[in-house]
Amino acid sequence: MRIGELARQAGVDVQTVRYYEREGLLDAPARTASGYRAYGPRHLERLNFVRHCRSLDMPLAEIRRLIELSRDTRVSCDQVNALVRTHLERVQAKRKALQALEGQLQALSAQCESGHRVADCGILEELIHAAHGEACACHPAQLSGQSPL
Amino acid sequence: MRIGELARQAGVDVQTVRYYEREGLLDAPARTASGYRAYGPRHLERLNFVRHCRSLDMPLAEIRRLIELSRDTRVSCDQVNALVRTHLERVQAKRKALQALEGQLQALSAQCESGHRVADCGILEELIHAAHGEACACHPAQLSGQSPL
DNA sequence: AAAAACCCTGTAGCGGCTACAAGGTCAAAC
DNA sequence: GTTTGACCTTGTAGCCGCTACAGGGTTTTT
Repeated sequence: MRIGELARQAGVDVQTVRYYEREGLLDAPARTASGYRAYGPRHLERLNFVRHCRSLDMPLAEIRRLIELSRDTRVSCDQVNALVRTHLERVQAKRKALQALEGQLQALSAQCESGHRVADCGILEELIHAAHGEACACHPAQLSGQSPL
Repeated sequence: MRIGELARQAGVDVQTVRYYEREGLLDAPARTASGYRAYGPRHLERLNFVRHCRSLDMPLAEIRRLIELSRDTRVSCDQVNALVRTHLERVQAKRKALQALEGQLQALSAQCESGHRVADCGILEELIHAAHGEACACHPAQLSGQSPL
């Protein structure tokens, strides 16, 4: 199987396959006489594995680590689980941050009344207030009323 | 005020200030005889405005647009609001995606029982099953099943 | 007068691709 | 046979929002 076929089967771009090879996530395949990459079914499996991990938003470095771990049968499953849980915590933290952001943007948008000119825009007013370090609807007084930065 | 003082007041890195100038978010300031940037209070206000928008995770291009809009007093506030709401929708979409991810990673982690060797690791099994296109705990039945989104 | 702290420009790196350029190879249509 | 077109190769650069260097010059402090 050549690179185009492999990429099609895994649903990725040909460039991405080469990129993964460079990054050590895919073993370098055999080459034909003319230098074309020749892949077998194991390569497709590996590529699907990588893509599955990517769909879980794991960084390539962690996927590489996972591949390493899975090669050494003496390794405890706990290490794999720790990696997954660490990643889960990252995702959770990011989700919570976005949730807070959502509230802030909603509060900001609520400042705006239709039909105004920007000179009277509640949003811009709010955003510019921040330039003076004041509390605002989107970043309401954190605890001691200090600047959000 | 020189660049270091400006950066300190806004709580950003000196490099970031220069970067914003290059990117057209901060006006180029006057220079001293020896070529040092000399900032006034307006620059600090602008920089705080940019940082505030960044704390709302707005891309620089949108902040630039916001600055443009705010300069033209004939512009309707609706344009500002539309920009904010579009950004809000992006944030919402991303948050929902992360929420789904969280569930998937939790399901995956639950596959793992402590003390196993990787050879018997539920997580790796799951991830590798994906390589055969099978349904798995973390990505349950895509076709007919309930989307976690 | 030396040392430390500051400033300047330019360049490169991060992650995870994506796109382009300039060429080589191979199959099928004419 | 040849010419198109689809495929393949390598190398390079771009995206975003910084951050970090390198290699110099200036100002302030000791």
